[in-house]
Amino acid sequence: VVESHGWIQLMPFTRIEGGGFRYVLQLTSGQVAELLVEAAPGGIRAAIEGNLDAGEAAEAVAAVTWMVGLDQDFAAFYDLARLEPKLAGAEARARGRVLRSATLFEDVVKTILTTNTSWAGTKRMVERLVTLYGAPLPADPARHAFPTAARLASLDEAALRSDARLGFRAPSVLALAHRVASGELDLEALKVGALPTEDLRRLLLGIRGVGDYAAANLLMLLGRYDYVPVDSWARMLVAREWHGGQAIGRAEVEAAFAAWGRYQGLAYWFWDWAE
DNA sequence: GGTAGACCTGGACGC
DNA sequence: GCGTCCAGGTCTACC
Repeated sequence: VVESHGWIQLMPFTRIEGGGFRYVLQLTSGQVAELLVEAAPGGIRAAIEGNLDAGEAAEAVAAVTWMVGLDQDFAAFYDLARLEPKLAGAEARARGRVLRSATLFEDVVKTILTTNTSWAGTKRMVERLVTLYGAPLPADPARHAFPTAARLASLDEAALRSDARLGFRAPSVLALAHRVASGELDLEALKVGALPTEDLRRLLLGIRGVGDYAAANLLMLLGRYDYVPVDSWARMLVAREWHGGQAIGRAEVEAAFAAWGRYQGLAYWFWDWAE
């Protein structure tokens, strides 16, 4: 799960050698504490450093449950995956879960910061946001939580451009922060999973800076796998796998996994690529 | 409904 | 050292 995608490389995540991660978590009370999640026999062990009351502790448990997808069931996907040699190892390796940030707000911002830039650029932009605007960890003030929507909403576009160097993504991040901070958009409510996938997708596409790729990526994080996040990486993988390396477009990527129906995203994500 | 162009930034590359 | 290209896309104007 930790290595399921690049999120582990983005602040405020820190990879733990041997399997696991540290994460600077800001609770709704405002308290900042460090979360430690690591592999343990038969599952995982999670711990948090700090003096938490019962409500805060419950929030931390809910955060861990969400971040590593403990409540997800992939039995139906595994039934199909057993029939496909390229996904034969999915069940044995417990593939399916993808690492999430503590809040959907954080994941939407991070997804916007992956658009039209290199991965190094995404890491740099996230690092600046966290370092400049995230609440410090009391035990180690050099480390910070991801900034809240309210904190980002208090900034202006010029700061996000010149200091965080988000470039043309600055107005998108700022608009999102305003919508979430004002209560107009309750992203965290979307985790519950009550909305039909198409409605969820339309809602995500209504966020400035979120297009087809970003929406599909966020749907994956929300446990909806009906769409493949088609980006240049996906086009490269599918081109090599089925088109002799010749340049292809979105349609070819979508066609490659269309037969997987509501599990297209998972089939794509955990496919055993030839290269 | 489909498609060029513009868009911040910064690293890679060619000269 | 400098110019150009483009990277894990999106939005807008235009047809």
